[in-house]
Amino acid sequence: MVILDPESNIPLYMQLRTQIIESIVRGNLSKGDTLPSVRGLAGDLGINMHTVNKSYHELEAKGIIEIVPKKGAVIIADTEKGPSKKQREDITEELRPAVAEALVHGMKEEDLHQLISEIILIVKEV
Amino acid sequence: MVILDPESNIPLYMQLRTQIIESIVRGNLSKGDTLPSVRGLAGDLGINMHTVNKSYHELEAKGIIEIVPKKGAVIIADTEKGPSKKQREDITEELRPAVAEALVHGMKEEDLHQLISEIILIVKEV
DNA sequence: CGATTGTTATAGTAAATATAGAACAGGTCT
DNA sequence: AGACCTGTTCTATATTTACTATAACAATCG
Repeated sequence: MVILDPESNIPLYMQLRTQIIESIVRGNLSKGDTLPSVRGLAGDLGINMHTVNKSYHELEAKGIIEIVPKKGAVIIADTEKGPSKKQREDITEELRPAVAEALVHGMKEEDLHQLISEIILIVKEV
Repeated sequence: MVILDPESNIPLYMQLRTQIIESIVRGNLSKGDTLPSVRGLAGDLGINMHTVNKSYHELEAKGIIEIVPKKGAVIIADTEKGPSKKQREDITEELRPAVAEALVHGMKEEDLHQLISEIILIVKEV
């Protein structure tokens, strides 16, 4: 279930790719599953085909799905294997500004570990 | 020391505000210190005054500095006190997409804690 | 065959990003 | 007092990004 907020300052294609990632984490989508067609999903969400296409290509760049021309987008992310070196570096750069912001407000290492644990529960919707 | 990359896909004002935050975390800038004037820093960095101004206002919105009209921008972030509720929520939303990405690639809670610890060392430039 | 697939191309609008220059009023400093 | 610097505000413009809208193509699938 994907819900987009057109009023958000976060671009639609980012909202979509994040929600697809979280769906995989929760197990609503699994390795080997095929994502809806770009046209179909765009229609359901009331957005343009190209916006969905952009999300899919970002997911492909992150190594989460594989897009097979004329066929579909298949989930290849292995939620058991662990990230590649590049994937780990990308995640590091994504986390860095927020970690710095946490530190500047006085959060300690243990506080951040606690916050990460909370976020994991939120993403998994436990 | 601030270094901006005009070729980066990260906007200049974001690069600047992140680097100022990290400077505070490292102790290069401390509570009570005054940031350079928007004109002065813009000149040093070879960018426009309004771009620096935007960074400063984002830092003010995050509660890291206080801008006193006609005087200057003073650092008010307390690196000992701990974040306010809103600040903690903002940090949570900033971390969430990257945490989801880590999970989808199979990182476990302990792996993320380890990564966060590494990032803390990077930010502090130990 | 007919429908659907991802891809590509073109086009347009709107917003975000960045620059530029000018002017204002309130501080600072000599 | 006068000169200077401060952040603020305004207008203006160029570029890039985000999003939508159509259309067409070739390949897959039932």
